[in-house]
Amino acid sequence: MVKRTSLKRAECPVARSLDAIGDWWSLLIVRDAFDGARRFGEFQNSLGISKGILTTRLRDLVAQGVLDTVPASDGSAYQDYVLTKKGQDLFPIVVGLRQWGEDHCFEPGEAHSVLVDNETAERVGRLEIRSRSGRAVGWADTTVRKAGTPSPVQRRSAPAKRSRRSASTAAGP
Amino acid sequence: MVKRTSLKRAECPVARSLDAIGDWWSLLIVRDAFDGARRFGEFQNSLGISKGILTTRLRDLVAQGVLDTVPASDGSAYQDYVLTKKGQDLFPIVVGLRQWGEDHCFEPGEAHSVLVDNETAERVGRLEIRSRSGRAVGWADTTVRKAGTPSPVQRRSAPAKRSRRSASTAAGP
DNA sequence: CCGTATCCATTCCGATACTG
DNA sequence: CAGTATCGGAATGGATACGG
Repeated sequence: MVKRTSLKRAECPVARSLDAIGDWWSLLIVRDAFDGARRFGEFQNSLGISKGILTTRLRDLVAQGVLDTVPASDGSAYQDYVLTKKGQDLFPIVVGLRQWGEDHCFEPGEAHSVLVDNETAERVGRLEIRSRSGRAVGWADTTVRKAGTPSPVQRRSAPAKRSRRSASTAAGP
Repeated sequence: MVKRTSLKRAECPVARSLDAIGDWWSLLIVRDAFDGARRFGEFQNSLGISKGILTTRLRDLVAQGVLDTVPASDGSAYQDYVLTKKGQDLFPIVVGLRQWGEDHCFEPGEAHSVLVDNETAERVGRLEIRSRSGRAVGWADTTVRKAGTPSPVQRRSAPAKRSRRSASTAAGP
């Protein structure tokens, strides 16, 4: 039994978080959920993930309490996957990953997509972490896109491709 | 070849970040680096990871530019692994994971360790994300522990300690 | 003490076919 | 469209033995 050591009972909160959402796909699914995705097919399409994996990932996320399933939305007999409060609280992490990626994982001038959170994009233009004293200790400068912006991908050189539906009222209270 | 799809060339910064540091161990290693770990054995000990895996993870992280190797430190003929600027910029993400874990992955009153960043602990007592307008949009309340605190684990309900002292021996350039 | 190398079980993931 | 079932290849990770 060489089973991968579980971190579920780790005393370190970082380890527990990683145990919950630290796998290859979970945060990408959450990202897409922030982007307004709700349907199985939306996730599958956006991620290029196989159905089987997506099914288990979705189920895990629901079991973790990050996502919840709601009966309908467009009347079809299926389910929508929406972020719970717990899932929405991942927002800072997703933003952090985005900003770190922007800062350190792209060549200067290389094209990349921009922030896709529908709910927050319109009120947040720049994110930073401050200490109690008011001094910034974290990052700064975030590029954000407002919900419903036609081009989902902002290019500096290449053409865009990913299509998107209108944002409207995505996941959220 | 059914190789797992690489996200290295993804246009989404979140995906690229995950590709770089989104695996099972990387962020845990980075966390320990923030905690002051520098030596191979320190990481291995803290993580309970096998040597082989640790070797490759360390090498990957160095290749990614997250860690760097420096010749000595205590005179031994080995190497120390230290965070680069790129690695240090992961701090907000590690803190975010920590806070999310504290908020959502522990039972009320359950014991957990506290923040372990040596360099920042003394100046940061509470982290939050604010929008440009000044309104907080992210989390709040972080418990921090300064370097050298004997007990690494602290009750969640315990009062947050805001002590300060010199950084001393930690990993400080 | 620091790593490398090998073996092997487990898990992950993509492809595909199938049901409703 | 939304999932389930299955297969096979690849990567992961633990244990251990080995060399610097």
